[in-house]
Amino acid sequence: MQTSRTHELTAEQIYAAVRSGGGRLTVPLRILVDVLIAGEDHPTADELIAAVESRTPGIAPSTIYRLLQRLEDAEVIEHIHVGRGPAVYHLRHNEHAHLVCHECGAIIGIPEATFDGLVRSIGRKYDFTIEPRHAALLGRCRRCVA
Amino acid sequence: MQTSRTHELTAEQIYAAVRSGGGRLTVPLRILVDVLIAGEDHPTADELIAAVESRTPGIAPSTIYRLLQRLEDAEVIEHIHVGRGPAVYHLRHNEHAHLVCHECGAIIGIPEATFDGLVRSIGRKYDFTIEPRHAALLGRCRRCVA
DNA sequence: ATTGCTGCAAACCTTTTGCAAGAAT
DNA sequence: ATTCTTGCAAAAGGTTTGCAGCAAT
Repeated sequence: MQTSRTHELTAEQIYAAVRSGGGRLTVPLRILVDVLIAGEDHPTADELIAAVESRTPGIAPSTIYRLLQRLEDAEVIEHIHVGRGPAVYHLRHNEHAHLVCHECGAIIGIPEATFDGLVRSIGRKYDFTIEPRHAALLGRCRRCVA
Repeated sequence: MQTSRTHELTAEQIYAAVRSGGGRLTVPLRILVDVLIAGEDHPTADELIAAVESRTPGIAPSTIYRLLQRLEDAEVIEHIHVGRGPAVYHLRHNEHAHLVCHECGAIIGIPEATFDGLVRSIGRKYDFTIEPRHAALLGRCRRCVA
């Protein structure tokens, strides 16, 4: 096993997480996990489908969607909703909230702790527990504010 | 013209806003505006389509979508994205940010000022201007936290 | 008379689902 | 041997678009 900085998950650890939930270790699962680990930060399902396809043709889009759900159930990944567009996915070892620029689509990850104050005050005032990781905050990045 | 508490927009004022942008005052537009003023707080496009249809049959869904866009361009209404589901619309005279429970779908309107601190600190740290009205914060309402 | 708006139908995009065959356990 | 997963294809949900005719200006 490789050494890992921070909480980087290895493919092996992810496989273990999937199996411990009774899941099977299939070829498409392995490929998707590799793509998730190696690929960019916030891929959409479509980008993942393309990446998997380019690596090993013949895997059905529906399979990717089902795998993504499986990985989410295993608490390995998480998806967030980005305004109107498709959901984006990311590994949970990399947990954070997101700022999304609705002009250029840039996604900025920020520490969840940024919301601590807001979580508390909204919890108190509205009896509502916000989960800042679950939906992005929309706005404009510096370049697009111009 | 009627007196109006707070900043309630009258239908007439909305018509004026639409016309000042070069838009025409059509029958479907009038009906939709009435529905928006009279109806519930956070309708989806689908609910608006149903409400318009029940009032005056024969108006195409695509017309409603185009009208909503027109009203949005005229800065009369605004839509927000609510996690995976369809967008919801509301009159801008009623501006606020939203908390959405992703268990039961409840929508809670909260004053935008709630975000003042966060807007400032995120602006400073990430060079990013969040627009809290534009996307809901997802979480769980009290009943669903149980 | 001009041109914006409408209804209709079809297309679109993202995601989900039914099903029979195949693969991991 | 069991039953979880897959590929395929179709469906579903929400929204957008092309087009010819109608209506507001």
